[in-house]
Amino acid sequence: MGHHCCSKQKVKRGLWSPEEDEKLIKHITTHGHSCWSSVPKLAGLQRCGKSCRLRWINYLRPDLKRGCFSEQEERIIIDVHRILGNKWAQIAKHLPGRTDNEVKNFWNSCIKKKLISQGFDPNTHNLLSRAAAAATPPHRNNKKKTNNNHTTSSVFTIETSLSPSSTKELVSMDMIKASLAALSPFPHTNSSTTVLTMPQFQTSWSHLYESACNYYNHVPIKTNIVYQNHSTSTGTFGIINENCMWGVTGFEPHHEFGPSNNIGHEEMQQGAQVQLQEENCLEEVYKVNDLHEFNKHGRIAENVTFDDSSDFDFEFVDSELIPCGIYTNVNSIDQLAWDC
DNA sequence: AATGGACTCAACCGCATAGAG
DNA sequence: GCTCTATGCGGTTGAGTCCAT
Repeated sequence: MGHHCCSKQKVKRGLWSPEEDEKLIKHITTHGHSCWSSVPKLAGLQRCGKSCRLRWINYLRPDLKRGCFSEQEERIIIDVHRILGNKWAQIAKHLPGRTDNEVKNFWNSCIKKKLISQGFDPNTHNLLSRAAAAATPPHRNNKKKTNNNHTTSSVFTIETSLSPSSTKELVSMDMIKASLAALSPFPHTNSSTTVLTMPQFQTSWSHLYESACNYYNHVPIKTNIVYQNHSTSTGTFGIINENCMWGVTGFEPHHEFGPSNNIGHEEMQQGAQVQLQEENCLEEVYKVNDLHEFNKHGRIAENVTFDDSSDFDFEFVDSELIPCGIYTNVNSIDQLAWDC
């Protein structure tokens, strides 16, 4: 079955020969491609215009960058994909010299599997259940190339990020501080790191989250919990500031949290896009770095590490955090140069 | 060395959309 | 407003290659 443009005439299909490439390059460099449907005839090719266009765009274009994707390119793909989904052409616009086809293939053959092996759902970028993550075999190339930093244990470093910038916010911050203070003492392993079991994580999270939610409708607060496992990537759990997200989109705000008030993935993406475009919103990503310092100076700055090799409850995270309007990311989304 | 499964990536397919008539 | 055509895009396919057994 061919497309409309191919069905009328006998056209060659399959791989392009060097001779065909040469004809196409010669034609386009001298005459351009104002009308792709006329290119085959003018170039003397037994191909359909669509095939010529694809061959030129994906392979013959002189400005194409060849070779492996860099780590930076990989990170850009992941970051933009988190926001746009499978919009390969849009993603490719962020990568000069790369085509949508190339990005798509790279995603499907490498990134997707890498994310799954790290416990992320490549479609939503949220955490997979442990069963789903375990069901995915490691990527062949990863097996071969990586100096396996991943262990079966999940040690998560949690960093809560908050910082008040107004009296009103300080009030709510006090409430959050109080909740955090109530969690102590944490079982410390050293001065800057706290190791928590999964139940402790659940307890501490619910306290913090409850406080944040209680004041969420009144104060623009964004809470980040940064986690880091044994791999090199760092991710974020965060409560999206709906005052910011929904206030400019016209969507109905979701002021109540919980599984019954899920924010749809698409809405989340649109909201996240708007959020990225709003400088003010970005400034509302507050940083609190030390739980202990928080108690002393009203700022938090402690890494809370969850050393729970056998019990890290992905399903808890998935079921309790994600549906409540929490997003996750692998690297700093704020670094994304947004130019849409 | 042979073989079969896994993987890559160029190319195709089909749908959506824009624009011309 | 309708139809037709060209173009763009995302999903899928399959030939070639790699690698473990």
